[in-house]
Parts: sequence; C-alpha cells; structure tokens
Amino acid sequence: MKRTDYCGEVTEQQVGQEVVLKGWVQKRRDLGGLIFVDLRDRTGIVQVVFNPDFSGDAMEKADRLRSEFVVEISGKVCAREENQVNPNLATGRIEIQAGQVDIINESKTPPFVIQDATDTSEEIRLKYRYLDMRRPALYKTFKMRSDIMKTVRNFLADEGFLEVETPYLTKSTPEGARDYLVPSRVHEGEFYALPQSPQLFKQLLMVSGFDKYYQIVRCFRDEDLRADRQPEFTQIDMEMSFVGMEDIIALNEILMQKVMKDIKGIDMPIPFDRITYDEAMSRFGSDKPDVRFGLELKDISEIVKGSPFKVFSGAVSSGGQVKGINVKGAAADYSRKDIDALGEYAARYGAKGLAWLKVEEEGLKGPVAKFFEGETADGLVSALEAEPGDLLLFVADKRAVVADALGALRLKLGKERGLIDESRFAFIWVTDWPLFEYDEEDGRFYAAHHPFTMPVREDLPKLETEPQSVRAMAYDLVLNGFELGGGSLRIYERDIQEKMFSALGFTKEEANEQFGFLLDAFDYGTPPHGGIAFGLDRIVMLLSGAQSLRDVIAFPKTASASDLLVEAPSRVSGSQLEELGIKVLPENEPEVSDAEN
RNA sequence: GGUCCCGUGGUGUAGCGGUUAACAUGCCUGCCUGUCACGCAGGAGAUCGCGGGUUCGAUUCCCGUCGGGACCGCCA
Repeated sequence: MKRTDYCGEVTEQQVGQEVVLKGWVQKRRDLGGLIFVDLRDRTGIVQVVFNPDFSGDAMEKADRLRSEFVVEISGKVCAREENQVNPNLATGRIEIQAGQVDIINESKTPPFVIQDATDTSEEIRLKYRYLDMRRPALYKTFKMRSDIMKTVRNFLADEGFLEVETPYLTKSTPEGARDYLVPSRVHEGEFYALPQSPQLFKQLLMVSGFDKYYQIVRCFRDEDLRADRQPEFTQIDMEMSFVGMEDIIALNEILMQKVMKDIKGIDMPIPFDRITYDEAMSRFGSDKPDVRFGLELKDISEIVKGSPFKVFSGAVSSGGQVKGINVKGAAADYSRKDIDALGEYAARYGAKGLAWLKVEEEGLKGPVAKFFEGETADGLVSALEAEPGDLLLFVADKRAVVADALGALRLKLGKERGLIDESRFAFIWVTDWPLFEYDEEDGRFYAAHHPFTMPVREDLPKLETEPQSVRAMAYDLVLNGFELGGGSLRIYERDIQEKMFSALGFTKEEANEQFGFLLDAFDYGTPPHGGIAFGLDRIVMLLSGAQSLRDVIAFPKTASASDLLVEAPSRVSGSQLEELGIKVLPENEPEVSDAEN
C-alpha cells in the first residue's frame, strides 16, 4: 500500500481517517493484552496501538516487532482520551489503531538506542553513522544544512551568478596547505592534486568573461585536524568581475542576512561591524575576534617600560610589549593554583610566564606587586579600569606571543566566567590585512591570504622594499570568533603578479612553471575581479550550535583523518600500486596487528 | 612532530596489586488491556584494546603500541 502520511505529521484533524504509515519501530511497550508501538520516520513519532479487539492478526504480528524493524502500518487515526494525551509528543493527542501490520524488514538490535539523548561514544556512533543519523537531532542538522545551501543557491542565482564546476583532479602548487595527491596511471610518476580551493579556476572564469561565478564545492587540505577543521570541507565560493571591495562586502551581507532570516528567523542588521586586522590583534589578540564580550587587551608597555620588574621593562626595551586583561571581580575566585593553571595554558601559546595582580582596597596584591607602586600602580589601575576585586593578568613578550597568549586566555576566561551571550550572533568584517607574513623558520615571506591577492595600490612601491608593510585588499568575515570565510580583490595584471611571485621568493622560471598558465591568461584582457569563499560546514556548525564540524558533515573523518564507517584510508593491492608505478617503502607498510579491532 | 585525557558485558560507567569484576541501561524468557523512561519476576552476556615488563600474583603499576578525543605546531 502507498504511504498516506508521515508519522510526525498526522494531526487531530485526521481523526477517523484511515492512514498508511511506514517507518521504524522506535519502541514497543507490551502490556500483555495490549501493545503500544512508537513508529518513527524523519518527521517524528506517532503511537500505534495494537488491540486484539481491533485486529487479532495485527496483534500477533506486533508481538514479533523489535526496535528498528521497518514496518508498514495501516489503521485508523483516533483521538486519545484526555488523561492519555502525551504532551511530550507532537502527535501526542492522537494515536493509530492498528488494523494491519506488514514487517517490511527486520533489524538486529542496534548497538545503541536511537534517541537524541545519547551517551554513546562518538567512536561507536561514527562506525554506525547510518544509525546515528536516524537520531532526530542529526536529521535536523542536515535539513538545516540543505536549507542553507538552498538559500545560498537561490540568492546567488537571482543575483545573476552562474554555477560552474571546476576540476577535482588538478595541479599541485606550492604555497598554502599540503596537497592531497592522486597518482596518475597514464602518466606514471606524475600526480594530480585535489584542490585546496578553486581559486585559480574561478579567476580564469573571470578571464573568460563569465562575470559572476559561484559554486558550492568540496575542498581538500592535507593538514592535521581540529574540532573545526576537516580534511575535506565545503566552500561557498564566488567571484565577480568589475567590482570593488565594497560591492563584494555589501552583497555578502545581504546573503548572510538572508541565511540568518531563513534559517534562524533572525533579522540581522546590516551593514556588519568592521575592524582592521591591526585593531583586532591589538584589542582581542586574534584575527578572528569573538566580539560578543569585552575582556579586551590593554597595552601597558608605556607604563611599565621603566619598571624595576625586568620581565616587563626588558620585553619593552627589546621591541616587545606588555599587555594585560582585567578579569572583573575574579580575584576571589582564582587561587594561586588556579592562576598557575592559567599560566600553563598561556604557555601553550608561547608565553614564558603570566604575571598577575589582585586589586584590593589597599592596593595591588600579588608576588610582583612590589614592583608597581605610586604612579605606575595608578597607571595600571587606570589603563585596565581596575577596581577592588579584579584580577589582572599580564603577558610580556614579542607582539605575536602577547597576542596569541592573551587572546587565548581572553577566550578561555570569557567562556569560564560566562561572559559570552551564546544566543547572540556577532558578525564582523576584518579588513586591512597585511599582504605578507614573515616565516622566521624559513626566513622568507608567505602570502597571508594567497599569492593572488591585490596589494593596496599605494603600497605597490613597497612590494620589493618593505613587503612587511604592504597591505592587502583582503577581508574576512568572522562570526562569534570563527572565521566564516575570506576573500580579496585579485591581481589581474601580469607585472604585478610577477612582482608578487618575486616577493615570495620565486624565480621567474619557477613562477612560470607553477603559474605560467595564469600569467599567460592575464595577457589576454583580464577584468578586475574579486571574490570570497565561506566555509559552509562552519556556518552550519555555528547556526546549529554544534561543537564540532563532525556533527554537521554526514560522513566525517576522525581526528586522525580516518573514516570509521568505511575504514578509509586502507591498503590497496600490489597490482593497483604497480599500475601506478608506486612502491610503498617497507618501513611504511602498515603492520597487520591483533590490535586492529 | 609534540603535550594532555580516555579505552572494563551490546551501550555508558564503577572498581581494585589477590573480587564470584559491580551498577545502570539494552537484550532474551514469562506475566500483565492504557502505556509513553510502562511495571513485575527470572536469565544470558566481559579473553578488563593489544604486546611486553615489574611482581609469588596485573584488569589494577611501568613501557610500548593501536584506537578515540582536545590542544600546540601545521592549516585561512
């Protein structure tokens, strides 16, 4: 028989009607002469009653039903007695009097109960991901993900964007993340790379005159994972010709506004706030600041540069800085041991120590308080707007270390002290990025964004002389301390692009070998263009409140980049390798151990 | 590459240098006509991830390894 309704959508208005439902047995409650079965599909649950007075045959079959059996049930929609209503169920005012049952497929007892309130480990749930995703909460997340994609597609299509697919088998390039490589059978010894993003292709589409391009596209980066980082992830990628930064920002604010409205029902005011990279680093110690709370970093270098406390004065005199945060009213809550733990936390980010002061009525207290007296003490108090009961934390080091350590402490304490309004969505653009980052280990500059980012015009002369001070026409959109996406205006002139490569330490030959196709394309009438790409997974994570990207990807990888369901990666046969001209080094042969359970 | 946490019936946990390895839930059987965390009675189910070491004796302590997680490095 054909299904007439979804379980969760049977309503009181249908009382008296015959319905045909198909779904999974959530739960069987056998009262002997009466059996209740909760029937579940993706829309929800409805209670089915089996009663021998109604159908002896159905009753007999109901006896055999077990959790997760797939069944077809036809019966009559009945109103429940007032005292039998279940207020916890959307369909709790009705139930189905079963007339006929058909067991479509049986099920083994699942390794865990299919319900939202689960305590089953993620490891087991990922191994049985298909069962995990029967849980309503997961369905809800993937429905949201689908709805977001729909909103994005509709909006961009309406705006005249063309969705174009770009290759997954492409060319490995230096710069950026480690590539996933795919060996070529036809060209033994050569490799494709999976794209880290469709960056170059979308620029070439602009050269092609497509004017507005977008794609919801998978990207691959072979780097270590985090809760908010998977080796394959999805970008909402777009590029436009003949536009400036303001055009791109304005369009994407409307896009985000639409997403927030459609998905969360929230009216986000636009334009979003903006902050420069320098200000973000200085106030929040982060290039992706969570601006839902204060606890900002205050520079006290000037106040303590002459201090007898050598840790502080020394840091300033050697070109570093001293900054502090004021943890309001926290003095009594943090013991010396607690503060030591904060110091260890800061040490992860390179801080050699964490100086602290407690503010009391009588003045500053703490092991280093003796160094700060009179004017210096007053200066600290006023710089940090300190009052009795406050806990002041300081890091003295190179600028980058101070920002990293205090920025991380700020976030940790913001969460710990409940300073963050979790119901808020705080979008902010980060602008005026530096074009380059200097890598001390390699002794060279790297592109902060990517090598195709347009430098600010007036900084062009400094490209060769002082690259560290060249600004980029780049912007990131940050939501609640997560980088949602970033973009830039691109270089569209061959000579600027060549200068860029040269600043990155490429010889002319290397640049031609790696990116000759792009430089050649620039010779044929390239329009000015720019774009942006958002991490779809992160958007879903933030809008759904998930703690991990794994919760918003249907079949995610573990922290060690394995897929526990299909057991990837795996070894391949010798003949497969031979065909590709590849040999695995003996020391890299995975051992077949008993531990492989 | 590094630091830290975790690994005990199907699932989630407790436990301890010598135990009959405990509890909850799930599962099985029986009883039960208004349950919805159904109830009641009974039952099955664990090489304590794997390897080695210390010890008279290791699930327990140590080392290694594998698997899962968080973070630093890495990555926009």
